[in-house]
Amino acid sequence: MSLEVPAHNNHAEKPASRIRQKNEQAIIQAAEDQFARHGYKGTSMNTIATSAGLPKANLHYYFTNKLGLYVAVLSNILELWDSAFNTLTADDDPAEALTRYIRAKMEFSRRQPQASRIFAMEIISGGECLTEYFSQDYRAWFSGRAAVFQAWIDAGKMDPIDPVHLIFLLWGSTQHYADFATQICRVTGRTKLTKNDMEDAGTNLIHIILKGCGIKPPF
Amino acid sequence: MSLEVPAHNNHAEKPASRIRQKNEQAIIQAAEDQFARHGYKGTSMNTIATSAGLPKANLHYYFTNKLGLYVAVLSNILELWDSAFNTLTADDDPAEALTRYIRAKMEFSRRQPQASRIFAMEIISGGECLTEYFSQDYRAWFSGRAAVFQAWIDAGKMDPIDPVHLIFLLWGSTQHYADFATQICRVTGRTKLTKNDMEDAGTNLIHIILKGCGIKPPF
DNA sequence: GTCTATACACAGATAGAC
DNA sequence: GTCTATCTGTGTATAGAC
Repeated sequence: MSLEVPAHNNHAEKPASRIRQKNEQAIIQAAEDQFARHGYKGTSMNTIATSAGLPKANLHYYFTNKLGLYVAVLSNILELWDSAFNTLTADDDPAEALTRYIRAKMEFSRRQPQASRIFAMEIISGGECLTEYFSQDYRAWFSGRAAVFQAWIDAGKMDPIDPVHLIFLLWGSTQHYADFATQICRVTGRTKLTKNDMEDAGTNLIHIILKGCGIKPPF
Repeated sequence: MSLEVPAHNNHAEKPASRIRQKNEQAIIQAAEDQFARHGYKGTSMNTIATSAGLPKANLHYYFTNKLGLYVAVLSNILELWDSAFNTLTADDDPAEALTRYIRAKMEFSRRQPQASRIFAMEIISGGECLTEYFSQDYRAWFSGRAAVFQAWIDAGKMDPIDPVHLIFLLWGSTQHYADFATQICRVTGRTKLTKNDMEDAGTNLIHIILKGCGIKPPF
């Protein structure tokens, strides 16, 4: 479920020096920023280097090449994503669990919008860098997640919604607030989405989706 | 509400020759394909030219530069988008009108996924090419659309959902099936989304959103 | 480990023959 | 209107001094 990060200079004995760790992190952070703003092709190694406060050649020292750096960034992102979804179980109360999940996803959209955007652009343009991520393992994991909703349905706790489409609705509606923030701001006359805006959005989603699935809120 | 298309060789008297019209269309079509697959920066004029069956220099004859061509493509796309949303009115029956709208958006996601993807990538990367599109006019238009939902709420036809967030839910959930088709296919083991898949998805969305908004379906 | 200098490929754009 | 040849900038990547 995680991608290979080709850090070609990892001499097996040493556990990565402090200076290496610090630089790698700075580079990845800068790269995340730039990739999110300009896409893979639109970002130059030079820009990343400047933004990280390092000379360009150093990037090539830490990461074999541009693609390697990009994959490292993606990998860093994906670790964050899966965790939230894994907390749902068949034994949970649907209202409580879904509310918690939607809140978590909205919080993620608020705090890590760049991560969401890089992932979105990668998928939109074919997602070839994620081929190994969408492996057999991932399909199995996804089925397992869908099974939780099916269990709720079988237990009569919610309407017989196709779990797969419900997942896409959850993903699409929450990520929209990260990926399309620019449009949302322009259209509503805001300059940025505040914490309050995001909470309101979350509350709305929770209302519509829970009620739409025939789940009675506990409050 | 529409963008300027800088076709610098439009001598005011002539209404664009047949050959010009044909070539421009071929170029725009090829450009749409390439921009959707590789983004703005990732697409080269050369690739577009080859894909359109013309020498590279011809593109520069018809469109001042790469950005001009890109804006022409975007403009072409946006004309399609607004029309569907304009059909909703305060007098409509919410169930019928929303059902029709969701079906229309899903049909658009199915038939013009590239258009949706270009728009998405443009927005994600800041949407600077759409600055004039998101003008005062557009904000007014958007408010007008939101007012339709508010009218339904005031008439007691649906729950007091924030109309603005409802619109984002409608946009996000339907466009997700165009923009993230790659992920959906990989995760569900499909090679492409069929007409049936898209209809199922639409049916699900209609169920959840209508019920979630407290709208009684007429069927 | 770090960074300057540079090789090499390809991009966008244009000049000018046809 | 069309297309070949070419200019110029920028990008990735690396060689090699420190």
